[in-house]
Amino acid sequence: MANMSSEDWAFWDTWMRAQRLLVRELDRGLQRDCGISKAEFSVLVTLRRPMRVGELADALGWEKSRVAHLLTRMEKRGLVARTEDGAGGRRTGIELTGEGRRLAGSATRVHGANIRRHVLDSLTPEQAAAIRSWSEALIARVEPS
Amino acid sequence: MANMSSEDWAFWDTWMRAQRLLVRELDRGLQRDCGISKAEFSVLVTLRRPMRVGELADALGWEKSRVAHLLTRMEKRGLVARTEDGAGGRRTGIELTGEGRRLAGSATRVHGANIRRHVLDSLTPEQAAAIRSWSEALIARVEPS
DNA sequence: CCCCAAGAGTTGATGTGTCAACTCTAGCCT
DNA sequence: AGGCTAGAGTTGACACATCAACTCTTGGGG
Repeated sequence: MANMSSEDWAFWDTWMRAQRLLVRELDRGLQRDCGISKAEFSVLVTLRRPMRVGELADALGWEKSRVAHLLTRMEKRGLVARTEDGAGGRRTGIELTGEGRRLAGSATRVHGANIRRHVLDSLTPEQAAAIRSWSEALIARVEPS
Repeated sequence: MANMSSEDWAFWDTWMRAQRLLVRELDRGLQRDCGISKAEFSVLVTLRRPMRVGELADALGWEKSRVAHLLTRMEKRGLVARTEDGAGGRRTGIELTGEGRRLAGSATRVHGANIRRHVLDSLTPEQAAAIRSWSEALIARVEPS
């Protein structure tokens, strides 16, 4: 296996740099316009109906503890509510509040517009196709599920 | 400005998913084989000669406070050393220790091999070209310096 | 029936990044 | 000289992710 050439490193650095800038821009937009983080946005759009915490964690592909911590913070801010899950009285159900539902809608519009502006509008169809095929190949290789 | 279609969202989700998986793989490799994080790796390879903290922060494109916190942790582990900066006796200089220099070398080899294996070897020339041109365009647009 | 093992969720410790507030030094202005 | 301000660096508070340890409930065996 050949070592990395300096062109290889330059390519890699440029790519990762662009990635960081993009993520930073989008995060700031979401924070500035909606007051939420990207993780919170993911929860809001995934939690379209009441579900169990574990179900939400699976849908997001995150660890349970990450979800639990985040839900605690979001519950404190009134975006989600833990509910009695029937059997046994443990509060294992989770659902959006009215406020959460409202935010989910506006955040989707705002974030979508930002993605379109920062990314989609500046991609040629060939670039988009190349990126899509690379992404799918990597996911298939790393996550053979 | 048109809204995001569901194909747009699917494209975006796939891309970000691949990106997260890739970063996670590389981070784990660096942690497992060298015991350092990606941020620490960046410091080790950037700090080839003694410099001021601010100079290091500029070279990395990071905030000063992030660098200060990270240096504190790395100093505690013996990878870098703060030095008297001459004038005034404040310790504003920073340099690698012998241990840090040794780690920088081996980590560069290990990390480079991982990048080649996970990324470069699985990119077609068209994909690489598309990613490079997109990255350069985004950097130029967001960071017009 | 009682105990206990498995599953679901939570919690605490630690590492990390960001923002704002702070300290220290040096240089300038009067 | 005395004081003010700008720049450099640090620190503290908080948000977040991960890991391991913990609690609570349920559903079996004995």
